[in-house]
Amino acid sequence: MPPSHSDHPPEVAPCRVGVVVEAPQHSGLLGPLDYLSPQPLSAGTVVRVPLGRRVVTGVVWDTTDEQAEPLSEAQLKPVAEVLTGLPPLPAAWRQLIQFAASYYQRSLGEMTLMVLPPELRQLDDTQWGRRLKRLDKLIQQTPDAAQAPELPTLTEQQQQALEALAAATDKPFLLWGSTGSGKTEVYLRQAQRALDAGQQVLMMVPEINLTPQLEARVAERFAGRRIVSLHSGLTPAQRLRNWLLAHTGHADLILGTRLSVFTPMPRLGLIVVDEEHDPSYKQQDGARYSARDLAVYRARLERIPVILGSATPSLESWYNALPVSEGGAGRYVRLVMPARVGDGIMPTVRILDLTRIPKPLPGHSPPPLAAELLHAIEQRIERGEQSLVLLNRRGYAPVLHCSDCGWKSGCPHCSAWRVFHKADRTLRCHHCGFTERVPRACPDCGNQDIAPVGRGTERLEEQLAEILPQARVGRIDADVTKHKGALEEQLASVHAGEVDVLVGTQMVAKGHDFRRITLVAAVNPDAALFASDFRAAERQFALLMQAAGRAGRDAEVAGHSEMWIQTYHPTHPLYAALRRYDYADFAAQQLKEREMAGLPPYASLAMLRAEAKTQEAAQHFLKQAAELTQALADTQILVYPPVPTPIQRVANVERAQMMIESTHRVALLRFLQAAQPIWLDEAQKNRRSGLIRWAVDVDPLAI
DNA sequence: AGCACGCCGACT
DNA sequence: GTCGGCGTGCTC
Repeated sequence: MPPSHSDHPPEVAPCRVGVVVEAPQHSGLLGPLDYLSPQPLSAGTVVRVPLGRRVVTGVVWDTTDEQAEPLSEAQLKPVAEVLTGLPPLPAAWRQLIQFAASYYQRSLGEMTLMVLPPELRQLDDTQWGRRLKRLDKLIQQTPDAAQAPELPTLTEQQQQALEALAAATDKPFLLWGSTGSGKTEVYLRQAQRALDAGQQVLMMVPEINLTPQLEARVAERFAGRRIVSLHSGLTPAQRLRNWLLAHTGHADLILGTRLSVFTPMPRLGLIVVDEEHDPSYKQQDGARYSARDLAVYRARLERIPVILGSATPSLESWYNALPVSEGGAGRYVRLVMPARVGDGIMPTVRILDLTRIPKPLPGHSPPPLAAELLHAIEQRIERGEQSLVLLNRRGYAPVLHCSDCGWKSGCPHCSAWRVFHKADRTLRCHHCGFTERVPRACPDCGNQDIAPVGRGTERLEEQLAEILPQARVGRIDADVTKHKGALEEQLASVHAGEVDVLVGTQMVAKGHDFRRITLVAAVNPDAALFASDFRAAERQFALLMQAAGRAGRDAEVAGHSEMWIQTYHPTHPLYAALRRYDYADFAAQQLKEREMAGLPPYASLAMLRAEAKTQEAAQHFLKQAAELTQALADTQILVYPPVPTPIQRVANVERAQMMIESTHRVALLRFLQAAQPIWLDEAQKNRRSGLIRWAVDVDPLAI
């Protein structure tokens, strides 16, 4: 037994504590740094520590026993201050961060501080105390306990799903339910169970601004509970406040985007990942984590259920949920809800074969929509119904072209065309943002006759307004939405029936309910069929299914609602599966292809990406990186030659990438772990030759 | 990443 | 003679 402290209060030797601080991968500071503290500090405590000339925020980490050469105590600096009143970040949270850092190949410090509210990183203890006082006031006022809302009657399939969810299992659930099958109601009922048991719920959505309806519904259902949202649209102060409410256990339900997967929640009892296939769950810069995958990991760690929900699951999740007897991994429990609530049926799919339509004369551009489709839209207008026309390309025309000298509107800084935006008469590069007024004449030869080539949403809107003079044509895309409140305004006018034909990019296909839309048309969906990116077809199928789900939600109009596909490949298996809304069939096709090609989910991928002043420098680094780590790559690792990225140059930076593949995920991670320090060293040497940045992307979404 | 130190060009 | 350019190197 150690002597009791009260016997010798002073002169206790200061304790050594490991503190994780923000330091990027390439800084070489990977693990916790040692500091001195007069009292022992428990792991998870947030502290301010001196680092170089600065004082930075850090988190006390669990002591790691093995350390190459521990610094002597004389070399250590003391902890500057402790943020008092903030409960330590729990062990499960630290383990989640630790896993994410090692899986996604980032430093522990970067991962840790990236997921803390930015505000927290800047506060010292005095400022912190003020925040806590304000929070206390907020906690005092409990939300008014409204009367229990009326619950909708459950369908049989919803009841079955809920029964399955109640059964004891440690497997994640994949809730596979078609659009409108009532997945949300299942989430809400399951959330109710957790809340009733005194637990907290984490509900994740791809983009919060696209799902205001869900937010409203959650708020209505759980009036009387404290519900907070967590996404990048909040002000720093709101974000800190909501995070704190979650961390201190005062918030019952967190509704958030991908970053919310890292919210510390002491009573967490359920995680829901809605639209789990959505690419926005993967962070696309910095630490490229997948919030969906981390949600699954976190649920296992905390021994709580996780529900992944989608009408068109990612092939990874689908494969995981497919029973072993059907060639899957059998790791998830699959819950199936095929029918739409309220007898709504999915619209009839009409494949419009463009090859049967005569080509336009040379020099004439094809009509925006085939006559047949146009006619169908006209019928809708006459009946006072709405149509949604999808074109996944914003702007007026993707490129301008001079017929005399062949000049095209390329971006001087990127290997991409600048898009013609007619509304403000600009040429805009969608990759680097470079914008210029559109020239009156060809900048190369002075020819007055420079013509738009191809078609974007702006032009489609204009053309449709011309062809359908009786119709009120509206548009929703990122350009319209840029102005604050414009999206809500436009949506409201659609709901009020002030728009007959709505032109939009994929953003309208997500989330919104349009009760009076009875026709959805995909104008140019073929591009995805032959894209080099192996996930393009999967994304396109999901998008078209989701778009189809926008139509005919009301039973009375569902009977005659239609989904039109304009295509030059009418017999393509993707459309064949779409015609029957047969996701399972589509997934089976795709899985077969992936298996033969050795692609996920049958293999694990990582991408080593490099950015440099020249393409040669970028590729040279990758080549060196491959050579130097050749010895580490056993037979299970396959390293492909470096290639330029699909868009080779963005903002005058050349980009290249190198794919690393393995049939064994663990082998791949081991390889990356071992290779990382070697690459770090090599990158240092390449700095002079123009290497700007490099990073590993584990489980890349696009290749 | 910050933020130093450090060694070479045009200015009060 | 200084102010300041950003190359190189370190942070418990």
